[in-house]
Amino acid sequence: MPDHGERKGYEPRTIERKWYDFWLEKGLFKPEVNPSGRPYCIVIPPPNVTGSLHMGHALNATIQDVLVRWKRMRGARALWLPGTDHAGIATQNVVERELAKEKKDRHQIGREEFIKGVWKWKAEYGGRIIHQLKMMGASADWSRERFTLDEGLSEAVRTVFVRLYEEGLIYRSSRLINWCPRCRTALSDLEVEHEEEEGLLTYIKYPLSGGKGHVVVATTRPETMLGDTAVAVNPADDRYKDLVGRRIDLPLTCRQIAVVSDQAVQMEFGTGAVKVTPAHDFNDEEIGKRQSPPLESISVIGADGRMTAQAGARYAGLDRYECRKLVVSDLKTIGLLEKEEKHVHQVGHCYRCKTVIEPLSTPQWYVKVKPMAREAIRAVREGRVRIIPEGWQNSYFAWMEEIRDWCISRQIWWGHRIPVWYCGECGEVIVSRTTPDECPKCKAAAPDQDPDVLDTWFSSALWPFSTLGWPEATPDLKDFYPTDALVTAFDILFFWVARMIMMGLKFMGDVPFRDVYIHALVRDQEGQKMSKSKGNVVDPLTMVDKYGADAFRFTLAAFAAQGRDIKFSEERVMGYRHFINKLWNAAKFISMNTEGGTAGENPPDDVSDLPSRWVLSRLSQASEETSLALEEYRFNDAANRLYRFVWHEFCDWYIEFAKTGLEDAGQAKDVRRCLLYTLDTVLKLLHPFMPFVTEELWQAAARGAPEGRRSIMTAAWPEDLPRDPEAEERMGAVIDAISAVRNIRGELNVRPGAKVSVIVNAHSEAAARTLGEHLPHMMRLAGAGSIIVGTGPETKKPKKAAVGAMPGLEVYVPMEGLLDMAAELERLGKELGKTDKELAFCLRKLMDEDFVNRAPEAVVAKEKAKCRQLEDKKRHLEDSINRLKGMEVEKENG
RNA sequence: AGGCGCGUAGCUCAGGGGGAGAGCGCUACCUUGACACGGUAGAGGUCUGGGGUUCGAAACCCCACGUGCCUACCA
Repeated sequence: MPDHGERKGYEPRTIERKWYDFWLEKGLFKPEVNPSGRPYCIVIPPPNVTGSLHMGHALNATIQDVLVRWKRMRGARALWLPGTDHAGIATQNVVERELAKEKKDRHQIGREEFIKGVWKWKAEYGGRIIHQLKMMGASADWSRERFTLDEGLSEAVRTVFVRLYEEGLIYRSSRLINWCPRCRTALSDLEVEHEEEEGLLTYIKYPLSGGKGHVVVATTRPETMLGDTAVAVNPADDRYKDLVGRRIDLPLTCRQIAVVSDQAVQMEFGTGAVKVTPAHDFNDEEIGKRQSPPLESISVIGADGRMTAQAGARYAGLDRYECRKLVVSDLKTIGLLEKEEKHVHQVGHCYRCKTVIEPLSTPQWYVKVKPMAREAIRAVREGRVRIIPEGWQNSYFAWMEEIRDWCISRQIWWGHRIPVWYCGECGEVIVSRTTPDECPKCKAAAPDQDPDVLDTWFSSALWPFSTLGWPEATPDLKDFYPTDALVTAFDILFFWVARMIMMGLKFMGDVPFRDVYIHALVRDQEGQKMSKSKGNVVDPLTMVDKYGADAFRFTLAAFAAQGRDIKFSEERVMGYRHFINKLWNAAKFISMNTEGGTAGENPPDDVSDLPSRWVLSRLSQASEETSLALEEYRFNDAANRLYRFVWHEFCDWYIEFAKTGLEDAGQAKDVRRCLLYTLDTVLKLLHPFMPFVTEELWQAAARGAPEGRRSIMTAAWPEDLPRDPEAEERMGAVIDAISAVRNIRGELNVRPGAKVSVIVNAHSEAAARTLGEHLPHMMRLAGAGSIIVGTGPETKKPKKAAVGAMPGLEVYVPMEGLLDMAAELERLGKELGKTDKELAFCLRKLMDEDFVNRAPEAVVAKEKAKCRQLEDKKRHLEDSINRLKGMEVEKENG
């Protein structure tokens, strides 16, 4: 007998821990649970070790867990492979902050010590997010958990690097890159966030050498003028035609620069003349390269964001922004500042620390991605990788087609060290998976390893196969690659998904996953992105704590409509907690009334009780639609479908019918079987969404089973349940009749306790028979003391009765003395009004020749049938109203 | 500057060519033997505006307004 105890409702806290431990102990998260099944694999998007669970993770994990639990129940050898990402810059920042508290920096303690410190930090705090995933109920195989800096994964990284280098797809080059002066590292294009800012456009007069006159240039970054090596104008610009080739005395320096021409200069912007600083601006670098001879590149800003010696003694050492102020004031002093204008423009920021990016020229390692991108585009074009919802494909293609080489070296310490060594003697570059003892060329001892590490995304790109054991040919790799689904938010489509597809194709010769499901971003109530700085974050664990993991998961799933962001609302979580409570109490009712019975494996196919046949058929439909929704990644549809069935069909109707059925010795046995079976099935269908409460109820219900049952996790997913359209149709009449009486009671304010007499006039013998067979059910649910059913004069409307009209039947409730004439007239009048309106629409349509001739036959037929029904209904309502009015007159006269 | 998406009940959102759905909230009545985290009944919407396509548009197309996001080197 289920242990519902004395508690009134469901209390998640105690139960969640219990079952999670149970699952772990039984090893149910391992794919070996279904050894003969087909493999199904999802690799988790590895969260940062530094991270703690936020809404995005919670949604992401919920969806993956729904998928993997569902597939497991369908008999798949399901593997959800978890792990974390070393998150180079983020983690290093965290540990550096710790050091700063002790007034130290990493350079003081040295690379080796620092790395040791990071590992120590990781050991201590790095497991937090994993623990939080477990609180969510994640059924990932923790025995296979991976970390991007694990030895195996590092081996994969080195192998990939060396192979790409050998194929000429990795190279080193010195050019402008995005530099974060605070993190002191290069960033890839993707790691730069562009934000609109209001700045100043400063107009500066550049005096022409050896003569009168000047050129005015406009800039948003006046400090870079110290590194200008030209002024460029458009060759087609008549205003400046004569100036090309002239020289300029660059203010605040003792250098002379030339006026050159370049197509890229836009005549309409600013003055049409642009200062060229090849060392600090991507455009200018291009312009510089196009000149012959190429323009000189003078770096005036250093890696720390301060001015270099090349900027001149007055400015060297100043922060770039202080220098900007000083340059402007100096220009003003010497009369070369023309004006400053407000100017809105996009400014690049470091995605980690939000510092303004400084383009700097430094040697970095790059991946030549074009050839790999071509293959990756093809894989999606040909449907070998499906992106769901499809809309994201366009973004994917757009980005991939214009992809530029990927800067992969980072000037930090935490990460995969670049497997490149330089010979101090002969300068030989050694690229190797293992540390070389000597230079292979000149045999000099101990070459120096490149100090840089790789972009974290470089190792993430290998995740779908490196986690499965590559470069070793492990059984897991053979079994689970390509994986089946990748679940992620769009914001790492380029960072991660695209790169995984490229690397998978390159090194495994096959796509890394078949489906990419892109889910929503979770926003706050106002639709703002949640962020710590805005202070609008909702902590998932608070939700779990307040409402239980099941309610929270169900909410996320119900919110997860494709193609739309989620505005999170705590009220919804509360609503779904109520749903779970409803389920809990339904189970309690069933256990109280089934005395240790257990559900059979198969749907009871021999029941005669009509409500039971009805609920089994409704269950079949709900289950089918749920499966279909899951197959199409429509998690919200699946969740809502189940909600509707459980609450509004199973609880509202069937359990209520069952109360009557259980009192009938002839039906009780069937009703019990159906209650148990339906509950059992519903628990299975809900399990992927709410694993804990379903396990609790299922285990409780299984207690009487002969051999006991292992876990709902491995119970078979309900499939191909039988439908019974006849039962559904016949029950429709019963439900309609009850609803009609309830409507009358409600509208006429009949006291809930008061029993009414009911007369049902059915339009068909069949309906009358069905209704006649369910009088006890109807009496209970309609609050009727007596019911007469028929098709003939015996069920004519009595005087002083309220009327309810339904398709196929009318319901009369005699209201001797009870009837409030005015209220009833009002109610009927309202109903008539509604019917009239509907009928008018309907008739108008049918009068329209175009409609009758052009609309599909089925639609016309449907419309005709509807019209007939409405006409019937209208007639009955009018009759009733007239009779009531007649009675009123009688009353007045009498 | 280009691109994508969204605007449906008071709120949060589904839906998607044949006169509109859910949850929460609201109103009335009910401590009815699973559940007040509940029950029954109800109120509430020219589906942002304007054009077009169609027999028929909330849905498809165009424009406008509002709003969110992505991409990009406009000094």
